Amino acid sequence: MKSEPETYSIDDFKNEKTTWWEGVRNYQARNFMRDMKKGDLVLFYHSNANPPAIVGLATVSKEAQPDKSAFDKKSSYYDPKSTPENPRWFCVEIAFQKKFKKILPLEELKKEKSLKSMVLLKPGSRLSVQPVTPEEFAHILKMAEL
DNA sequence: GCCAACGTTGGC
DNA sequence: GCCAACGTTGGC
Repeated sequence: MKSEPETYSIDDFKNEKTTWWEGVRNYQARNFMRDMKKGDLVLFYHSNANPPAIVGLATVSKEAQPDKSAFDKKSSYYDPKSTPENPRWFCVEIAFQKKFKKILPLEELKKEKSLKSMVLLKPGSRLSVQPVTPEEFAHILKMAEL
């Protein structure tokens, strides 16, 4: 899951301990969240960061429910097409697990042969919530020395 | 700040 | 249902 550190960083997350992943307004990303199960592992990625990098680990603590920020007129995530009766957007709650002592910059990830087909590394890939295979996940945890 | 890649919108 | 216009993402 990607977040811009200026908006919501791994440190913000560490302080809060859990957070509802509100504001995703992309159907593919939404579908991935809807499919998430409690206990699923999550990589926390800093996008638009210096350097862009995987910076931590989380778990899904609550499965998908309607994204309330879509109903809130004052929210920048407000979407009039999503209503409590017929919600269009969903989000999961994730729980903080770890901040990597050794972050994994995008540049390093690109060098890894076994991560070649990661969605994150596909050119033009902008999905803010995206799948990671068990093999990729294991490799990344190893790189992070976990 | 630029811009390429991508997704969405809306006129026809 | 096509597709041009527009908005957004995110690396650089």
